[in-house]
Amino acid sequence: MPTDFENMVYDLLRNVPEGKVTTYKRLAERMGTKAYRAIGSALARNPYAPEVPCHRVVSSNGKIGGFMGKKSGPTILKKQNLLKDEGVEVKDGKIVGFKSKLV
DNA sequence: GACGCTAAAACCG
DNA sequence: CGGTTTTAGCGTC
Repeated sequence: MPTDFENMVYDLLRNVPEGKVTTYKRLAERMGTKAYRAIGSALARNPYAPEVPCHRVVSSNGKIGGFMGKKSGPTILKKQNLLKDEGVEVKDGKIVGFKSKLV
């Protein structure tokens, strides 16, 4: 159920170049709001699976966000591999060189 | 109405 | 100094 709020988040995500990552707070501040918590919820529902790289969104400390770090499902692991292929290495659920890739 | 999700600050040893 | 934990608020279903 994409809402206006979610639509904004997805649009900003598509603006993130491959090989780079962003944070929930960054997206919130960028869209003019500070609901980074709601963004986490919105990305968790990500209806635009491949078009919206929710895997490029991580927490503010470079650690993987709620989309794939704790459960480590098989689908999630695949996304991590995809990130590495783009140039974003994820080790132990953390982004390697995160601040260097932060947009 | 309830739930989930993140960020920030403060505290301790 | 570092690491960890708790609190608070936002939006969605």
